[in-house]
Amino acid sequence: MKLQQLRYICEVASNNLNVSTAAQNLYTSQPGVSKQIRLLEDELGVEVFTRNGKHLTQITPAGQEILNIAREMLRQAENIRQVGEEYSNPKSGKLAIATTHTQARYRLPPVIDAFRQHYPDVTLHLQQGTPQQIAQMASNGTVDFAIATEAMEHYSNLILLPCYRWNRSVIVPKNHPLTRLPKLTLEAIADYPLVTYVFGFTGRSRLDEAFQARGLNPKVVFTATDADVIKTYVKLGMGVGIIAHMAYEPEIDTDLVALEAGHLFESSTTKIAFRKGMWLRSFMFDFMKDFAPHLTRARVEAAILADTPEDLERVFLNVELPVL
Amino acid sequence: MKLQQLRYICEVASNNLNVSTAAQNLYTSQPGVSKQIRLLEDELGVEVFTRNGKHLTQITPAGQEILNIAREMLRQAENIRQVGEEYSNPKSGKLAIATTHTQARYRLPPVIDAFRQHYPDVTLHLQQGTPQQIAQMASNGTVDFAIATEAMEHYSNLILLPCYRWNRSVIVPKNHPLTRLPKLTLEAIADYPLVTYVFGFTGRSRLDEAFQARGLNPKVVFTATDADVIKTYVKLGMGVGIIAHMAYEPEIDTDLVALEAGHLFESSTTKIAFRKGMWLRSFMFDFMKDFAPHLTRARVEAAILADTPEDLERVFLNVELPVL
DNA sequence: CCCCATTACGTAGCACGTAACAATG
DNA sequence: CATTGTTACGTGCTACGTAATGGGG
Repeated sequence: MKLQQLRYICEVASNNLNVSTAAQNLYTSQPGVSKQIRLLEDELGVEVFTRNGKHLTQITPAGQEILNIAREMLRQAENIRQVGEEYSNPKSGKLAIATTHTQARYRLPPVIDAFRQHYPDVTLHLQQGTPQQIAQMASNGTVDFAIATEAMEHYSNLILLPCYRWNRSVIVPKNHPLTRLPKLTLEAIADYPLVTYVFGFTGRSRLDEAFQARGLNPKVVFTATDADVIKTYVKLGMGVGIIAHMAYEPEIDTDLVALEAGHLFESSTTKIAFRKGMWLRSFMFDFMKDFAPHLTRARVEAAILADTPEDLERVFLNVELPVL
Repeated sequence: MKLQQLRYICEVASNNLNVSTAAQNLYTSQPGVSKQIRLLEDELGVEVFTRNGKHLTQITPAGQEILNIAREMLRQAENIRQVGEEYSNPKSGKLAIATTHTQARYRLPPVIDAFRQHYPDVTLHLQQGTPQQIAQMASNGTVDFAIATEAMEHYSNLILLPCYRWNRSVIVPKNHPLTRLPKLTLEAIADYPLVTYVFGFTGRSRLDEAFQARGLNPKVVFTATDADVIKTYVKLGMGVGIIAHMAYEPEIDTDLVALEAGHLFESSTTKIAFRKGMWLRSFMFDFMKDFAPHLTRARVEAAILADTPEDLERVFLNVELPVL
């Protein structure tokens, strides 16, 4: 059994059992892959794939179990490489982060700026996507970190760490009637057409819950995945915007007014996530600390060791999450 | 990076950094091992071992981390081989069990007999040792299963499953004064010199606890690790024996009388243990079921998935453990 | 008829063994 | 001086690439 053979079967499995494309992705020849798979199967005494004539048609039950273990082994091989990098080249490497527009645009810039000061030789890769895609990418190892507010709980192989809490602001053009209210209410907002996030993005569900709890059914006339677009349409007078507070920039959004709405909605918590069993470079610990100062190396390591939600909670017991 | 290289560094690490003996254990040449280790270190960019001139003197911090991961990978490689065996040769294989004399001599024979009927082609290896040694062997992979009553809780990488509860009998020669008592008491026993297990064996601590709780301090004149020896010395009139109930055999021990002592001592629970992450052959599941019928495959798998003691308890919630 | 996996075969690289060498205690 | 790790070197295996073959859809 060789690591390469394991890599081959994994690649074939993740390419719809197409040996040719797998070989291409592995930068090697197709017959070579074919043969090594055969050799592995001979050594183990079981077929990993069932063949129909000359085609691989499916994964055998034994093959499925083997693939699961093999994937785990390859991840650990990667961990060993990371250890080597860490000790030979502590200040350089690669950091891939998947996140949503809101984080990438409003929260991450200063963090990444600070991080790059410390680690100029770490190449950064920022991927954007839906919360589901983001969690998926962290889960399957496409990226090191996922940063999002939603959807990450559903991936059991991710470790989730709370970073900060935040709430919404209502944004309206200057001189909008809402600006003249002594105190903003959900009822008042619901009188106007709304412009806000698409469902599944940036805590949108919290928003719906709040209105529903009061029996309100506001008219949402436009949704987008990011606040930039929402602000643009609010400026056009399409309606009242509800966006994450941090997405309002007073110096830039001079033609808009932000009305604090933290008392109207349940606050949301943004989390950072990474794959269980992943070996973390020290610059990764430092990135987390830059992003959320309470995420010290000690706390993160404690959270990794925690295997129940209660243990995890205990780690962050006396931590006051920043509120934005 | 090759699996062999990982095997090499692991073997060197577990042979006091002696490359020559490691090479012998690996059935290969010493220079080959040396070279492959060098190649691995070159590839990773870190030294796994520090060298003092021509001797390996210690493991570097990076090396320690690499070794931990490498050992895990080798275990998984073994798991893959097991999957192969399972599907190609479901009825044959190897089962290594470590246990104490009490289990091996009195409890296991019928179980193993039944097991061999089902699996004549599974070679069985029974190792005896102290509870500590037994747990250690399961923990480091020398054996598949450990069966014992003590000491296994201290190994965090073992999964422990309760098998049955048992208690003690007091054994005395025929016509001993204790046989004439209407009801056996600790006080009555404490009047005589005792012959029983060595501390750390077969629930000896429970025994001491019981006497201590009543302020008694009986004179233990002889201890042994197994009941056969204890019985022999009781027959010689050296004192009153206290052994596991199951170790008294009426047909054989005709010159001894066993007095039920379940009301005097807290009962003990015998457990079976195996390494976390170990891939279990189906005959292993069957062995457990033969040994303790409530250990069905479903329950064992549930117990494996449980990662808190509470989860584990939940698995065996409505299970009535057999009492021997 | 195209696509794709397997078989056949040649080659280059590399793992491994033997032998010589060096360093340590 | 004995033990042990490294360097040097030769060889045989094998992984891999190219080319040819054969099955399926």
